[in-house]
Formats: sequence, structure tokens, C-alpha cells
Amino acid sequence: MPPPTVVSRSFLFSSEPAVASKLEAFARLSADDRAALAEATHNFRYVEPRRDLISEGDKPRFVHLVLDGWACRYKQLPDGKRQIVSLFVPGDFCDINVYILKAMDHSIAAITRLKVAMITPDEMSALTSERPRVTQALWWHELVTAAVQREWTLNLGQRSAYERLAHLLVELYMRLNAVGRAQDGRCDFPLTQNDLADATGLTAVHVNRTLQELRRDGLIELERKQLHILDMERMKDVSMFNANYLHLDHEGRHLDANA
Amino acid sequence: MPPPTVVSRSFLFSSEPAVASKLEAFARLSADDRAALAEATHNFRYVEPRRDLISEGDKPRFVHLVLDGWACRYKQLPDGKRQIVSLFVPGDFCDINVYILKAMDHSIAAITRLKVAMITPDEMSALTSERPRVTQALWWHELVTAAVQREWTLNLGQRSAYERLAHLLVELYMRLNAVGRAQDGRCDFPLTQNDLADATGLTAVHVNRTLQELRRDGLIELERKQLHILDMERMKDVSMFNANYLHLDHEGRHLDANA
DNA sequence: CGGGCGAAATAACATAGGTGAGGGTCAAGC
DNA sequence: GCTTGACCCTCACCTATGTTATTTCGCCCG
Repeated sequence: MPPPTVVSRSFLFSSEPAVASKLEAFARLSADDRAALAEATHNFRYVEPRRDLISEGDKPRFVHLVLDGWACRYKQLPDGKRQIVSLFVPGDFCDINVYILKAMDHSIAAITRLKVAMITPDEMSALTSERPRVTQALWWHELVTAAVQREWTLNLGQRSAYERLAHLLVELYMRLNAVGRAQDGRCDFPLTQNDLADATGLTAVHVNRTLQELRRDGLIELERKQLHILDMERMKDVSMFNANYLHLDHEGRHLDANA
Repeated sequence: MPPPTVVSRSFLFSSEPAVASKLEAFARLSADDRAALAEATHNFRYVEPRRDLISEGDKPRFVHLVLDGWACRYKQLPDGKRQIVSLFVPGDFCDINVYILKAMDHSIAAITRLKVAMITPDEMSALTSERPRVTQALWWHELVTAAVQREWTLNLGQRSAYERLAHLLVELYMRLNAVGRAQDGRCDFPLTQNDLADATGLTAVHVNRTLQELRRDGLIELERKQLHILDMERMKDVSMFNANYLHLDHEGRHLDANA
């Protein structure tokens, strides 16, 4: 008998499949489960930065799954204002059932160069009909996505610019950590200050001011698309961050001690 | 053969079961489908205004379905600030799969006196395993709920107070109209200015100012918990309202011409 | 029918964050 | 080695919205 495959989680920016990694935050998956996921994930493409994967008005045909890189959902107003309503990092699905809708009510765009799986409705239902644990995990994923969206609503409605940015940075760090792409307070961070502005409902000027403040207060370093959270405890404090909405507390899941 | 049952939709504030009505915005349901829904909806209770149905930290045990009255989801920050992150009107489900989570990350409270069905996980899976159209419709419901949450994110992030309030009023009118509880620009509107403040991320004072402005501009009347939208077209215009996110355009659905 | 109370309305003043414009840096491409 | 274009950073000024406080309204209840 060959020794069991050990999947390492210990390297920063690991290239381990993020999907399985993310779903395992909720449920232990069997080798077969993982294989089925890998199978469904077979068909992928690359999207260049700032390009739409799918645009408002399009008929959705696939479930998308981010394999590598970052993407965002955004909505645009007739007066030109744009809001990034969510961010996708590796391991994130974009709406497990979208294809039952007639038309997209928002667009999804790549932020970095993006590797994204395209799963057909048929493949999805094959997956869910045969693999109950995966199905459960997918539901969990949807619930967490909804919870994140609610937290963003809270973030925009009630937190100051300073708190809001801090909160976003912590959230992204935690989500990356959960898929093995962040550690020791450090992670890739490809968002420009403009993106941050669109995500937080602030102006780029004010995002700049506020990042300076976070730096001055010794909370973060952020340059060259690298984020370093220097003091996680204080960051959580000032942003009133409560990780409960990420629902990561499952089945002996071990998180970065620093997270 | 008996004549087909005709369900009237034509009365304002009709007491027709809102559930079926809402789900039929997406799919035609058979008599059996409706019966199964009625069955699952059997077990209900009343909740007094301002009371929590379920609180942050609780283990969710039921799927809730609003049969009558209004409710809201809210999140509270340690500094006391409170954000209403969504509103429920008759026919709305509160998270079809919540019970797979360990703990609620937010609370749900009654706004008016509330009649709410409590559906057990078992009843849910009975429903979904036997009634594919209902299952589809429930998925659609979840997708719409997510879309509404995104629109709120956009609303808070990019619209001015004036636009934001106008948008919220139009949205609620449309949603009520879709379940037969609004017509000719009129509907019940039990939210206080404080509730509106918590939902829009504004202060009560500014909500008051802004409502005055909407009145002065001849767009709405609002008193005694009754809303009258006087000029729907202009309201949609000023709030940049695009109904696409409600995904109501299905299978010959007929909407209030005024909506 | 009068007291009490939640909600709505106003007012005077304060500030977080927006606006518009300009300059600096760095890497990519010719 | 120059141009171009993202991106980041700063400044001076402005305004939408927040704050605190007081008054008024409408309604329930004894």
C-alpha cells in the first residue's frame, strides 16, 4: 500500500487546489469527493486583468470557480459610479445556481490574471447528485457568501473609513488564510487604491489618506501588492472584526494561529 | 371536471398565501405543489413587534417563512451601531439552508406583529425531494435574496441619501406588489424613520430631512404607516432603479401595470 | 380628558469625507 | 533613453451628512 498522500498546507501562496481546501473548512472530503471536484473543474480558461468574465445582461451558462487569481463582482450605475459588491479569491465559486436565471444583474471581472473553471449545469448536478458531502459543502459555501455580503452591507452602512478599510483587509487576509494563501500576517494583495475605493464606497483620495493613517498607526504595511498586517489584534479591534460570519469553526479545522 | 380554481390577485393587501404567490413569480406551481407548501407551512407562531425571532449566536433550528407582517435582519456592532441588512415581507424565506450552520451571525426581529412559519429541516428536505418545481423556485428565491443584498451594498456605497431612500421605497413597493400587497403606488409601510435610518446607514434626522424633500418634490406621500408613491417613473429615475435584480420576468408573470 | 410616550419635525452647529487639480514614481515598450 | 500610462500621493477647499437638543404630534390608556 502506498503511503497516504500528504497535502502540504504550510507554504505561503501554495498551489494546492484551493477549492477542496476551501470546502474542507466545512466538511472533510474523501478522496473520491476530491476527485469529483477535480473532474468538474477540468474545463478552465484564463482571463486578463480588468476583463469581464461575464457582463450584466448576459445569460449565465456556467458556474465559475476561481482557481487562481482575484476577481470581483461589480455593479455600475447610469451616472458612472461603480461599486465592487464582492471579491473572489482562489477557491470561491460565483453563484452555484446562477444558470437558472435569465440574465446577470451584475458583472464579474478579473482583477489579476485569472484562472477560472467553467462548470456546466450538468456537471454541477452530477456532482451534487453523487456526492452528498460536496453538496453540503457547496450549500455551506453559499451561506458563507451571503453572510459576507451582509457583513459588507454593515461595513458600508456603519463603519468609518478607517474601520471599514481595516475590516476589509482583515476579512481578505482571513479568507486567504483559509485556503492556504496567507500566513504570518502576510498575503498577496493585488487591489489598487481605486479598487479599494470602489469596494468601500470611498474615493481613491480618501482611501489613500486612510491607508496612510493605518500605516502611521503601525497596523499595516502595504506595498508592491503585498499586504502585511503588523498587529492583527489591534486591526480586529479597531475594525470591530468578528469572524463568526465566515463560519470557519468546523470539524477540527486548524487555522493559522496568527489568524 | 370542476372549473379551475381562480386565485384572485386583485385586492390590495390580499390575504392570499404570499408564499405561493412569491414563488410563482418564478415558476408555475401545481395544486400539489401548493398543497405541499401549505403543509410545510403548517407550524407557525406570532412574534410581537421589536422582538427577536432568533438572535446572533443562536443555533438555527428552523427555516422561517414570513406569512404576514414585516421583519428585518440586523447586525449590531460593539459600539452600539446597528445596521438593518435586509427586510422581509410576506412570502419571504429566511435562509433556506441556515440550519446547517452552527450559529447565527446576525439576528432577525419582527417589525410589525409577525406571523411566521417554522419549517424543520426534515420538512424542507421532504419538500425538495418530492417537488422539483418548488425546489427550483426555492433556489430562485435564494438567488434573488442574494441579488437584493448586492443591490443594498450598491445602494449604501454609491447612492446619495436622497437616491438611497427613494431606491429603498421603490424596491419595497415592487416586492410587495409581487405578492399582491401593493397596488396603484400604495402600500403599507410600517417602518419608522429610525428603521429607515438603520437600513440606509443614515441618521434619523437626515432621513427626516430627506423624506421631506421627497415629499416637497411631489414624489411620495408617507403617513400613518401608509406609503403612496405619486410618480413611479420619476422615483425610478432619481433612484436609478433597475428592476433586473428582482428577476421577476418569468413565464407570463403579469405585474401591476403601474409597477 | 389628561398624562405619558414613541415617533416626527426642526434648528444650529460640527465634521468626515468628497472634489478637482497637480506632481511624483516606476515599469513597459519603442 | 524617451514616452506613456498606471498607480500613488498631496493639497486646499467644499458640502452632504452627522450631532445634540428641543418642540410638536398622535395615540393609547387609565
